[in-house]
Amino acid sequence: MTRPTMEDVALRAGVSRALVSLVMRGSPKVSDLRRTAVLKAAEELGYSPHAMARSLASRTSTVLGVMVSDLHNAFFAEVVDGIDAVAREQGFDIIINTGGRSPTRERRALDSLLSFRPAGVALLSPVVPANAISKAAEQVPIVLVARSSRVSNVDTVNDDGEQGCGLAIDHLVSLGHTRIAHLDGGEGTQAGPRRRGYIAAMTRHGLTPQVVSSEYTDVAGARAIRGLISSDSLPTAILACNDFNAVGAISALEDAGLRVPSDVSVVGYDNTSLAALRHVSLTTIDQPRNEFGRLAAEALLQRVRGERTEPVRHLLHPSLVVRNTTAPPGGDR
Amino acid sequence: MTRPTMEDVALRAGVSRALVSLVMRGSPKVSDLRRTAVLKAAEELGYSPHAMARSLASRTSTVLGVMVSDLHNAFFAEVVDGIDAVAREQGFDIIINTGGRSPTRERRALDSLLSFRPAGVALLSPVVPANAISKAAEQVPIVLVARSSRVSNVDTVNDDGEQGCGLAIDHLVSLGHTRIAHLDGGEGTQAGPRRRGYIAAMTRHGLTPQVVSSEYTDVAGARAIRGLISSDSLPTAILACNDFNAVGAISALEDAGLRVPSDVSVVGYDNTSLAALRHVSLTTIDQPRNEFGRLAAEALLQRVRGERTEPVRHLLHPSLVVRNTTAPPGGDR
DNA sequence: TCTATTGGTTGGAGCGCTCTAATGCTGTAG
DNA sequence: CTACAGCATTAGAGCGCTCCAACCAATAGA
Repeated sequence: MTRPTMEDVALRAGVSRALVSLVMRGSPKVSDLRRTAVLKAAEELGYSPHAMARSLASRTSTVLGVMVSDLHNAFFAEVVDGIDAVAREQGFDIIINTGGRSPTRERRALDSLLSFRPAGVALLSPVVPANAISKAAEQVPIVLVARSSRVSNVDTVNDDGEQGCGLAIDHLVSLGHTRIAHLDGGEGTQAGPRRRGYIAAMTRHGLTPQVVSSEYTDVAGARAIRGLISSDSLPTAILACNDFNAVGAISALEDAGLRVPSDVSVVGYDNTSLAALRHVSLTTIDQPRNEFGRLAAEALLQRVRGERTEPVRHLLHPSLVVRNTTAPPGGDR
Repeated sequence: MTRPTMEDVALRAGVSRALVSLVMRGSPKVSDLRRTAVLKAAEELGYSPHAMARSLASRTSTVLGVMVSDLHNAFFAEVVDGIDAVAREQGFDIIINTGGRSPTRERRALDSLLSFRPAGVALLSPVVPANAISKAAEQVPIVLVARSSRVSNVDTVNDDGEQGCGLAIDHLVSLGHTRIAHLDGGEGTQAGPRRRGYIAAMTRHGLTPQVVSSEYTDVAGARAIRGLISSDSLPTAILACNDFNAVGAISALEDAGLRVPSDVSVVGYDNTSLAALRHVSLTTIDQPRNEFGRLAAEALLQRVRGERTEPVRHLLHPSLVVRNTTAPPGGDR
């Protein structure tokens, strides 16, 4: 179970270890004769370079660390895809690791990532305190995705939640809705901007905002709707804080004998794969997740190459995806 | 951006590098006096050990590699949780990396993982060819999750898909169904055992199996149902190959004016978070995913500690989760 | 008093690689 | 025939750490 080293390959190919090193790194200054001999020997021995030894000796790393706060959320999967694509294009590998939305575990996950001395680290919607992030940023380039931060030495990539909610309200208003409630995401990431965007858009249209306290889960969405129904303050349209919440809301509406969208329209946020299911077919706000990842990786690699030291803050434009949960109010009933 | 080394800490604490090493590894044979001095110096310098150098020097690793074939699938998130929990208990870290269900990318992902010389590697539902796995297994302990294999030197953890489908059929039969179709997963992982389990259970009950070709997606599930309806061979109950397929099936049934479960009962497989949504509330077969992860990690660590060299093959028992998509046939209509 | 013993501490080799500077070699010009 | 490029190749140091054997008190036993 002990793997062959560069020395073994060198011996077998009848050359020096340094030459093998050159071949492995694809250097042009090696004769074809030797190159083929080395590659042949490596192949025969099943040799592959030892990334750690390489990184130790070269004092550089070709690894980007990615800390995913919650692996259960498919949102991050697409962000990771974006990071992965860019990283691979530029010869970097990624290692992922997860924090399970617990500050303690995230802390440990981050430390573990840092102990590999990666070239850069992307934190996807982390819950660790800002000062921990800032401290890490002194040692390695850091980019924050789906979490804004005023930390001066990190880059950030976010969607413009205010704008997204604006799009949703514009859509509902254009359908003729005037009574539109927002199921609020509470303390959740990005809940603030979304709430602000909702209020701003309602005000802009001369309508009265109605913010209902809720959370990022389907259970919470259902509970909020039941609250509205029992207090007899159900509007004709709902802007949920995310897709899960929206699905919970729809389910509670249907349980109450109301129909979506003819009686009540519902808009989600995030355009998760759930929303796209025909059975659900939820009108929602799409975030360019893959683009998040790509930009995050680019930001990191720019710093790695020393092209930039000033922090960059990307604010991406979300877009409206109209499906079957929105219609004019008091529809075909 | 250059981080302090053990040498720096030693210098500052007025001791040797070796002593710092002992302190960092928590050795008992260090006087309290020196220990506190070292820890203080390390703290002041913001020192943390270099995992790669450590692993290189000690020729051991405290890292388990995990290759997730598809990050978009929440199934794996729970498996990873299980692995992570066990690994952490035993002082190991995990690094994840993804193959996107493409053999080429998985190959590269595996290589990248191996280049870190991890203590062991877990492959979650990989699509790489068996010989690549077997070759990797010569270098490092490997465990396969949700993919069976006859490769002699790897451990495997699977659910008993035959048994799971048996549970589903037993449930439907006990409700009074006699015409039950199976929407088949085609080439998908575990589709074979599920199909076999379905056929065996039907036969056992003296019923005629009806296998309908389909795939692991909601679109495919819907298509299969439309086919059944147009050929006028719709049964009273459906056992889908997985939850996505089941949701597609339900949606097509509803589109056709049929009601679930009063007209047709539907059972899924996997108990994804989707199935648990109240809006969906799908009767399905649950796999002990977290347990998959725990057992996979245990298997790896046993090999790491040299406690076992014989391969182990875990076959876990799935269980039936009854929700609201199954009822007696010809119900309350 | 001298030798063991013990517990704390240290120097140095070496893990598998990269990188710099030096080496040998061929070919061309003076 | 010497000089000097220019190129392919190599020796050797060193990356940050662990581990072993050696070391050095200080105490115990004879």
